[in-house]
Amino acid sequence: MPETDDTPQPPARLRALASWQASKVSTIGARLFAREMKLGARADFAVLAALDECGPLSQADIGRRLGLDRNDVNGILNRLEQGRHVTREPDPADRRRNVVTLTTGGRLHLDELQKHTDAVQDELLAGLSTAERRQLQALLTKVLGSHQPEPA
Amino acid sequence: MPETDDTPQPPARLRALASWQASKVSTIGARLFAREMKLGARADFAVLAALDECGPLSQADIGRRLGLDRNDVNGILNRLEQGRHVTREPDPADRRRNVVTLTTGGRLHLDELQKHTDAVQDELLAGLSTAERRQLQALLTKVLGSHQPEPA
DNA sequence: GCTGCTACGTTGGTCGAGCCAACGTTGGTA
DNA sequence: TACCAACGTTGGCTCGACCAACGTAGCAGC
Repeated sequence: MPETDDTPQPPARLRALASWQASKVSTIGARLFAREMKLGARADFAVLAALDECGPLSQADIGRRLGLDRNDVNGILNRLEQGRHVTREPDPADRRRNVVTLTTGGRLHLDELQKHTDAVQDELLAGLSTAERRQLQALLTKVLGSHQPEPA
Repeated sequence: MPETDDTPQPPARLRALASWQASKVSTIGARLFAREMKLGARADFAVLAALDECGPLSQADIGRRLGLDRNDVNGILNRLEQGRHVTREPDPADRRRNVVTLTTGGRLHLDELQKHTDAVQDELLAGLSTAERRQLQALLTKVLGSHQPEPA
């Protein structure tokens, strides 16, 4: 990368910290997302992707799949429902639940978001080769696999 | 890992997203931090580490080194100064600046935080071998190296 | 039947992190 | 001198993660 040395390095103690690095990478990703698309689009994308892949789900199931809190899922769904990207109906088989279904409009929205997401992804990993990207993904997957996704 | 299959997987679209993965890893790290130590300790650790490695710095320099906003640095320093971990004096050579200096108490606090931080690190990367951990670190470093650390 | 217990959706709120706007002060420079 | 840039500070905003509590609905057990 073209670098004048006006970029002071973070201390070695932090550079050696995977949690710090992950946090920073996550922040950069969020920044790129924010520049590319609307607010809350990351969460929307996640929920829509889950519905697209698994079919209709209850709100609690969505939360479990994405590692999100029930409350937060609710808020995201309010947005998505208002945008007609999703329908929310009580489950006749279990009236505690809501069946959340992806609409055709939601499907289109998901495709649109996917484009921007891919662009962000590419920009984020610009410094890595294809092989390195896959390595990174595999390692992160392994880390995530060894932890419970859910807080509650 | 001992797993009954009651852990529904996140959709493939997200599993393939490095930004999503990094975000989740970062969240897990934050959770471990929160369980292990006090509130705001992550930020404190970062600032203290910077001062320990680079010697006295101005607030703006701290922000640049850590990729933090000036405002946020200010808040962290208020905490640290109140806890006598840091002193903040006007720079005689440039009276716009504050010279932030690590106290001996701050140094001890840093060592204390380092212990917990190492423990968190170890728990976070429990699923990875030593070689894999170094690989992951190297890849994340490479990603961070290809981006501007600063927003402003 | 009735009594618990659990799960679900919903409301409302906390906290930390990232970010922006504005102000007064100070340095450096045209 | 006048102008602009940098610094520290105050105040505010949004997001994401999290927790507490409520009412409803299902599901056991006695």
